[in-house]
Amino acid sequence: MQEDRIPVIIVFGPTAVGKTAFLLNLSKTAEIINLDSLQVYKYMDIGTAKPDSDIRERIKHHLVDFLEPDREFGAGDFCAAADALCSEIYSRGKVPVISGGNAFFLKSFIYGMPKAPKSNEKIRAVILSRLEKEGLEILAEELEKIDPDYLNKIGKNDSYRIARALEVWYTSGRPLSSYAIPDKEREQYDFLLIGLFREREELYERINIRVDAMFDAGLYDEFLQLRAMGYDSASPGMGGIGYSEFFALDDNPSLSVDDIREKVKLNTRHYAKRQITFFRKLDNVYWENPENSSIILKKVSFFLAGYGKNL
RNA sequence: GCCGCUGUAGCUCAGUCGGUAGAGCAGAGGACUGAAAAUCCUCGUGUCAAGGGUUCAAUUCCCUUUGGCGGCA
Repeated sequence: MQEDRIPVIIVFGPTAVGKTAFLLNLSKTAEIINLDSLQVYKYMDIGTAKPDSDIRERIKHHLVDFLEPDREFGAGDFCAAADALCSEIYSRGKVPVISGGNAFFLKSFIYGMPKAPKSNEKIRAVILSRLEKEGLEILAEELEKIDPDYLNKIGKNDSYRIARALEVWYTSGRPLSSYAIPDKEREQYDFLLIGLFREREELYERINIRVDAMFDAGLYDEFLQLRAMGYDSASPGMGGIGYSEFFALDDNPSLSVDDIREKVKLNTRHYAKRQITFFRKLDNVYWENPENSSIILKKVSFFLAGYGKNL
């Protein structure tokens, strides 16, 4: 509550908890900065549960529906874009509201990115091709020599992180663990963290219902359309849940679209679980069931009163 | 009706040459330093269908009942 800090409201929670519906309670004073990693992509509307045009007309949304599905949009991209947007929105007298379910982006934004070099696509491509040719064990052994502490921390099977650690080594000549992880909230912001939750059983039920609705709304056609546009399994957007599963139809003809539907439900439930695990670690979170929107709004009002604003 | 197979963890099944059992999936918990809707780690007690018999001991062998599947009629 200092004048040189920007108040930022962050509404987060697992997929299908009801974030978008909650945002409808806010007025036009709020502007939403999307915190979902796949809603950034164009042409991917149904499977990402992208807020529809009605909602986006009522409240301004940023970082939604602007990127080609073959482009990457990582945590660093999100933080840079969100930083610019928060300043810009607040300077116009509006209130920035970050909303979505990407816990890694959220953590990165709150604490700031580590100083380690950003991902280098060329070097990563070399490492990934080595991974394919030489195998994970060889790369793990290599990392063992470079950064044994880190390898020990992540384990020898975590191909994703082993590749990243080697990438950092080859771009900077420093082991990844030599870069500190920020552990304090960034001071240019005054955060109000609102965590939305529901009972697990209810959340899973909502996920199942939502995936059914997505298929009924033509998710498979949307996928086919994206393919026809030339996007394949290597496109970052197509790695998302609700899209990647369809590729299995190619090499397993015995699978039906209904099988894919069940697989999407399962993967979505698993994802929600991982999100919840990550969210639980965050500090200073005001947890509330989205059904209790009036209580949440009171909390928001109290927070914004210090800045002479309201939603 | 007869014959054969079968009934083991929420699901699919393995197994015990008789000493009360274990995998995959589901589920739960966790990690997560610029690709994170990604990637990775940990967790398995259940009247072994029911009743009876043999035995020091039965989920395992035998009998009966019962559910399922297949075949013959």
